[in-house]
Amino acid sequence: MAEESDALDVLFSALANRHRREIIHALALQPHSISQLAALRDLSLPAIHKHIAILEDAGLVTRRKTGRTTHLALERQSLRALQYWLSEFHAYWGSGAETLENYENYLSQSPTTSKE
Amino acid sequence: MAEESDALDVLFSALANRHRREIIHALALQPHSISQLAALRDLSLPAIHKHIAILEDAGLVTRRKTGRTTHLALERQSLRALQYWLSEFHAYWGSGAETLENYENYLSQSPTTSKE
DNA sequence: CCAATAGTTAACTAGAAAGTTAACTATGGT
DNA sequence: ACCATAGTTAACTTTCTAGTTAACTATTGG
Repeated sequence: MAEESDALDVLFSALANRHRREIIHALALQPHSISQLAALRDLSLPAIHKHIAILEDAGLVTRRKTGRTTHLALERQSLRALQYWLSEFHAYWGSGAETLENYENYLSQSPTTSKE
Repeated sequence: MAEESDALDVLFSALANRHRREIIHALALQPHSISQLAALRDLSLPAIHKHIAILEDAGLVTRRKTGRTTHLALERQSLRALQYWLSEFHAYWGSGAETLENYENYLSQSPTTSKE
């Protein structure tokens, strides 16, 4: 439970960066090597290397070394965790039940505001 | 495009924190005041206040002050941006076309054991 | 073997994030 | 008017993040 929460921390922070999202987009089309990814954006190789480590840590990317080049691929399953988290809110998306308008309307009906 | 990317940065990093996700969960059920949210977790009021500012900044939460209490509600639309981002990958989720296995097969390499 | 390529590691910097305590403002009830 | 409640702001600490350059290891090919 706390671990799951931790995993989401790691997953969300991995995605909270433009470079990393772009890497993910590139990998969604086809695996790339680290140098190929570095060539696509204006970052040093060590910087890319760190981003990839973060993506790998979040389970978003898999690496496999073949000779001297490392091939990276998107780990699609990891995005399912995100989808799953998001799906918890689907039930509310259409309802509007939890808007401030409705809530204040509800509050004005009861004489005393309850705490906790 | 850069702005959209920025918005995603802000959105993802807002979600990359257990406390903030819990706040969001609480607000999905019903609006809460800041003190109510603080009571639910082991954090000082200023800490909660900062989290809420971050959630608000990301467009995830709306606040409305009524007298001396502030009511917060989930802004469901903001989660749609996340859903939208995620949906870009849906096409790949079943395919496996971009896995390392297929790629290396294409490169005529022999597969090795994959990591956890 | 030697040189080029691919990636890794180390050491460092600047700035953001997450929390704290203490002090402050604003509102509501009696 | 007074005091408790609700929230805000300030100042500060600690830790994490994202990048840099420089130096290193490992692999390929002539």
